[in-house]
Amino acid sequence: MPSVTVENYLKRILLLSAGNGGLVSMGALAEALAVVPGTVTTMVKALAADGLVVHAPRRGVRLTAAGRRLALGVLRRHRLVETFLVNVLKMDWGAVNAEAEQLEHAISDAVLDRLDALLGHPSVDPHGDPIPGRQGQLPSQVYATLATCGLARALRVVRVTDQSMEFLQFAEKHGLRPGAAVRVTDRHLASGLVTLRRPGGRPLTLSLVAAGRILVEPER
Amino acid sequence: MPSVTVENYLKRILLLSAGNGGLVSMGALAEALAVVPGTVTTMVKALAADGLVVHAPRRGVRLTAAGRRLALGVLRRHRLVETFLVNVLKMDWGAVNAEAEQLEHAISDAVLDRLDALLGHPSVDPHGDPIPGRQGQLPSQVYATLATCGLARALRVVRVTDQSMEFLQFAEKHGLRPGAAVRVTDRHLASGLVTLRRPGGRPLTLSLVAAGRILVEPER
DNA sequence: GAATACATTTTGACTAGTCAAAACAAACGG
DNA sequence: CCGTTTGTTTTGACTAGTCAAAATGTATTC
Repeated sequence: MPSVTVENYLKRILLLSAGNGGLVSMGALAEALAVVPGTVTTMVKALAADGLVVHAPRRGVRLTAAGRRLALGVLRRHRLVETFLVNVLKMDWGAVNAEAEQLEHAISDAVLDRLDALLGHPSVDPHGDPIPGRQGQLPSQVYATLATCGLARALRVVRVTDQSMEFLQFAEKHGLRPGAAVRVTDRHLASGLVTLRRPGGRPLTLSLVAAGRILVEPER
Repeated sequence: MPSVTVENYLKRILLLSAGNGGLVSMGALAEALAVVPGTVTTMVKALAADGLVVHAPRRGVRLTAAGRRLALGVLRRHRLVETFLVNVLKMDWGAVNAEAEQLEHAISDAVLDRLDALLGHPSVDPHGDPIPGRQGQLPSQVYATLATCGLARALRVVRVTDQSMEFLQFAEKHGLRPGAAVRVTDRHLASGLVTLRRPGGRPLTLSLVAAGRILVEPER
């Protein structure tokens, strides 16, 4: 049974490896885990010895099949718990991430299955993030973001890929939760600003970086 | 924030201190925690240094007010989680103890409050054990057991004070769950046997020890 | 009251995970 | 090409929790 620490490392590597060729730098991992870089090096070598990752010294780390399977399990627990906290316990959208961070390590498969059934086998969590299946299948779809989508198109928010409480509350406040209709009216690369409009709402300006964290799909 | 280990020690001390004058022996604690006695001595000294217990060397250990408050918190989490697992997730009566053992350390006050409300602020868990209140108030009532009650009286099971899966499954199988009607027809001290009868059920014989783990109150 | 039994405590050692700080490698700028 | 910057690895040390086994009290028995 992997320790809480191992589960956290694997989950982080999985989350950070989206984008690059699956290779995660020691620095990024240390940052995300709130740990000193040297610790990560030590720990990653231990994970590699257990066959959960491959470590390319001074280049980065990548999950093995076994490591990925474990990481997807943690992610599944995390996202199902989040869904439960929001849908059943009616907890605050922004606060559930921290709660799930704890519970994801304490929940057994038996409990998880019941929870999954109770929630109606959801495929995405309240932030719109996909929930891995029991065998680790991940409906990996490529979405545009508010930073990359076409202008003036009718769009729908599908996902918010930033778990920080400030960002989630900001998004919530302006109605940018999964399912919300939105339209980008202007994008100015030099100043790094994106302006959007929600039907019935005031125009909203945010940075390109923030816009890049909101995934969208064409309306209908 | 107390560690998982500290929480487990405190909870065990609380559970074992019922009966004796609150004084728990190192041996009993080691046994209950599945740890070697020397480890308990070391750990108890650390707990004492933190003001959570008082350690009377070679005599035993007792909770301080602070330790008791913490322990009751853990117990509250444990029993509310059990109630949730049985009442909402419809999990097996005998299996929930092990699950709750993990979850009790991962659940925050915020989540617990919602859970408590969802369950309708229950005062006992599925085994009939009382659930401590938010401020640690424990409805401490003295019950008779099947080993001590009067003969031929109409009784009702209120609580099963043995968390082992075998015992719980045995009790379940013979309808001895909280609320069940029962009557002791015979008790033979020499052989250590108790015979009972459930309305509409066959007579059942069990040992005095086992009978002592089933708390009852007079019918009506 | 001495001898024995039993529980408890002490001692030394080990594992998992972490940090601080020194040593190192690779890339980059001039 | 050489020096500097930047990220990575190594080293040594520390904490929490644990065990095995020896040492020590305390009780019990005769």
